Amino acid sequence: MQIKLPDNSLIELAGDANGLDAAAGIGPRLAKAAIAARVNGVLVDLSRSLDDGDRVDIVTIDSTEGLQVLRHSAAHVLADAVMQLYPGTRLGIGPATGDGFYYDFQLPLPVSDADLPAIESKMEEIVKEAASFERRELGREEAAGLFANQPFKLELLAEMPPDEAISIYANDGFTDLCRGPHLPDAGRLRAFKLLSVAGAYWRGNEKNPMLTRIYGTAFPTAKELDRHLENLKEAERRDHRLLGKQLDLFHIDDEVGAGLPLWHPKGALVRKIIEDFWRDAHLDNGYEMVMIPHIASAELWKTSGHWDFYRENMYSPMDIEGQEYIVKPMNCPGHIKIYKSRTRSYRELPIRWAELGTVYRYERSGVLHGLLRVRGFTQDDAHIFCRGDQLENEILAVIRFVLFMLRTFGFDQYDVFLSTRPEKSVGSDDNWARATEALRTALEKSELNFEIDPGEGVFYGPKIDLKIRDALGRAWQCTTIQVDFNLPERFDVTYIGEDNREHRPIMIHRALLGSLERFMGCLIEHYAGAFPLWLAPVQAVILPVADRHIDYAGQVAARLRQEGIRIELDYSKESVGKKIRNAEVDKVPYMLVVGDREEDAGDVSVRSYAEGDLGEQPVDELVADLARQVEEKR
RNA sequence: GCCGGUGUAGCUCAGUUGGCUAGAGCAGCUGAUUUGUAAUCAGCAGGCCACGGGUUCGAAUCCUGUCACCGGCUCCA
Repeated sequence: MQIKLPDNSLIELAGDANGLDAAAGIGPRLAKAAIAARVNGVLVDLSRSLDDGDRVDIVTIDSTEGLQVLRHSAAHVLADAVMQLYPGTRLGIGPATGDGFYYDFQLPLPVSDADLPAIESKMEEIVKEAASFERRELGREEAAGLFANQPFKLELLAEMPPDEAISIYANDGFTDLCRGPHLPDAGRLRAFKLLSVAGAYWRGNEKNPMLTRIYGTAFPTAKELDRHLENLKEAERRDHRLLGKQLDLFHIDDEVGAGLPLWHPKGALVRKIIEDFWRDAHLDNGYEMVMIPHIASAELWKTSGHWDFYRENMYSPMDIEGQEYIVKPMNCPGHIKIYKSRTRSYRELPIRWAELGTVYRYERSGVLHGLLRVRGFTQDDAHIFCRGDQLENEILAVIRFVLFMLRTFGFDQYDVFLSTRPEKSVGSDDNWARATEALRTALEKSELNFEIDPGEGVFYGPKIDLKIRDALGRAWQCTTIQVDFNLPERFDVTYIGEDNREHRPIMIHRALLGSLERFMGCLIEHYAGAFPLWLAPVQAVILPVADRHIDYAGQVAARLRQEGIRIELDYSKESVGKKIRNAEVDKVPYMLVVGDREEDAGDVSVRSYAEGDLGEQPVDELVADLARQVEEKR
């Protein structure tokens, strides 16, 4: 028989040939690296027999798909080991993930990280046996019989479409309901490691039982595994919670409360720089600033719908002379009230109102996470009121604006999502459809790659989200752009049109950075704490070699301060080496050493955090250089 | 909120099967040293062992409740 390869060439194979034979037919090295095959577009085992005319693509272990197969097989071996060590375990599911795999179990007793080495050893034993993964297709009844003691598997079985073939994979006496494909045998699993154990609801639903999830990862070689583990360690060092402490930027205090960060002088200074830039950029982009109070009468939240649709995230009302007031979880109703303070003409639109608005939301204790998930935070919020014919342009302008902002802070990688109508929501189907379409069109025109996030919209409208990844690769939603037909209706927001009649404006909610807290958390990790010059709280530290240089150091400091450079003078009685070390640890962009030589020449010796010793330089030259870098936001 | 883990000095961590006055390094303070590109030396001070309740002759250590934190899940900017 003949099969067709991806380059459209044909090769001749024996009549009973399988994927491995095909790989061998192409070349012995490919046969060695092969672990699965894609036959007519479907990923299958190498052992699957081929038919005449099949299009065959050999999947190797180092490809993305190959890694998935490898890790999925690792999950099976993990399940095998756990079943042997903890008889009576019930199996959930065990897929490959982006950088590893996991398997969910209902165990007869609690398992912790401390048990992972034992499970790993058992896995090693299984791998040593190198038993092959045997696929078998079987009938529904037989499968149900086989998994009679596995209620979760039965549940999955019952929900499989009637026309779908049911397959199981057996390896080393362990059998799992599985679509496959798998490695030819478990011996191919050469480098794996179990990483952590965590709870996970069965099928991701908190009404279901909590299973124990064991996470691990696997790579083709030990070297690649080691590199991955090294990367994880490096990521831990970039953790903003660690750096926030080390660099004295912020802390979260038990007695103040969970999820309520306190900004120290240096953190507050970085934040101030970001905020100044943000305000200037907004004024440049046609926004005006507004400000609203932090609490508002419960009536406002009833009108807005938050009282009904957002209550679980709002703090309890407080009683003020018999009236209920609520700490704001969002800024929109306040901005709407400013809009409604007088009659608006169509000529005024679009109105763009921005505010660094602090909001408070109740977050369940388990979700709090450093600065990335807190209970009180400042959104870089704005609301745009516009006519229908202006909507698309406004959204496009916001997208352009946000890309400019993120790029300025060094972010050029983010995931873009279009989130559609959630279950709990308000507004007509028609409005939701129009709003969703407007966002989609704008995304397409901006040529951004995006994914649909079904049901993830806010209760009043669909949204575009941009997510930034933290040091550990976890995605955090920062930017959000939301179209809202609903709040203008609830508040009866209007403008007078050309026709002298009342019309309903459309509202766009948008936050570019998301919240200052989350954004700064991401920023700290992005720069690993070493802020670029324009953002660094201390831009340069002056290090006199000996006490007799303090006067000159003071003159240099005064000169730099005059130019707006943020300077510290280290006149501690330490050695130069120690002063440099301290500045390095604080990740100060520039260290300026001044001794006899510099004093005589009117110079400074420049050492940069990024590049090390740069040699002597006249002070004026340095000032010009620093000023240019700050100007260019580097 | 749920599952598992953790909580000792400002920070990073020791602290044996429950048993002397709970230790170290860094940071801090004092003194000496005046230093040339990642740690000069010495001394001093610093602890309600997260918090509450219990077991015990005796608890940092064992049990229990609360709080916080860490990894996930669910939820979100």
